[in-house]
Amino acid sequence: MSKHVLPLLCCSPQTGEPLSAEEAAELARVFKAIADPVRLRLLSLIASHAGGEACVCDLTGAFALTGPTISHHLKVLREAGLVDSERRGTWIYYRVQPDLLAQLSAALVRDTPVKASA
Amino acid sequence: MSKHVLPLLCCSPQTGEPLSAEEAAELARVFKAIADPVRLRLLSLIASHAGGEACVCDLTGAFALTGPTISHHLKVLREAGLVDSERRGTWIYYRVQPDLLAQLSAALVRDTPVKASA
DNA sequence: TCCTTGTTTAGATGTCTGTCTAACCTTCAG
DNA sequence: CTGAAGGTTAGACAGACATCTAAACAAGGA
Repeated sequence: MSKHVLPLLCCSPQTGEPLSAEEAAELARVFKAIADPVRLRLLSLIASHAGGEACVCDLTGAFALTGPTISHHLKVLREAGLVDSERRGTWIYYRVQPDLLAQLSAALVRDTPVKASA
Repeated sequence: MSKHVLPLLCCSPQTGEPLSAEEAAELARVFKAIADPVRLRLLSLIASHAGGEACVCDLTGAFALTGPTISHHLKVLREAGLVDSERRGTWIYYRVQPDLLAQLSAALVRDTPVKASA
């Protein structure tokens, strides 16, 4: 529904199908969780550990931030589905969810259907 | 520098190398620009148009938002390097920068070096 | 030249978010 | 059971952000 009723030809015709408002909202929710320097480093740190998991105690030591702040960021990542946590004895271990990251990664390149068809 | 001096073995050893604080800050800057439903749809709309470019006039019509608000979001995308704009006569055309999107996409999967080596 | 249309800039405002301190829950060792 | 250490929750506060209205700037047509 373009506002242009006159034959101004201001815009090129659409070819692919853009994100719906719902898809965009869902994607934005997860990207928001990623779009923070601390959380990016947390993800990276967790993924860099052997077995793809790390305990909070070591993560906390990597930042000049208080424990509660790290805990808050981990919660954001957890609620976005980007990490999973499991308590084993005294310590709680965090693990990344590669599937969701792969989905996000794919969404970014799917966003540009400007293949070499030009 | 873990806080653990005792041989508690709380944490698995690191294998890969995590993001530096600078890399994380730079990545977060761009992800922040993406992490908004309106901007995601803008990117998608621009990319979906033939030739990979679209003018503001048509983008504005796709949202229940005022012109200045759309302009603000486009500016954020532009300053993040995600889109490029060019004026041709009356209208200004926006084009996505696939290279940066591809970089982001790669960063997300590079983040998880948990290959099938386990 | 003046007017109309497209687009951006400036300023204001309400909401969201990152960080802290203090308090609480969980697990293990005596 | 009691104490200590790991980790989370609750509440407060400063800074950032999305949105709007009003005004300004740019390009084209009468």
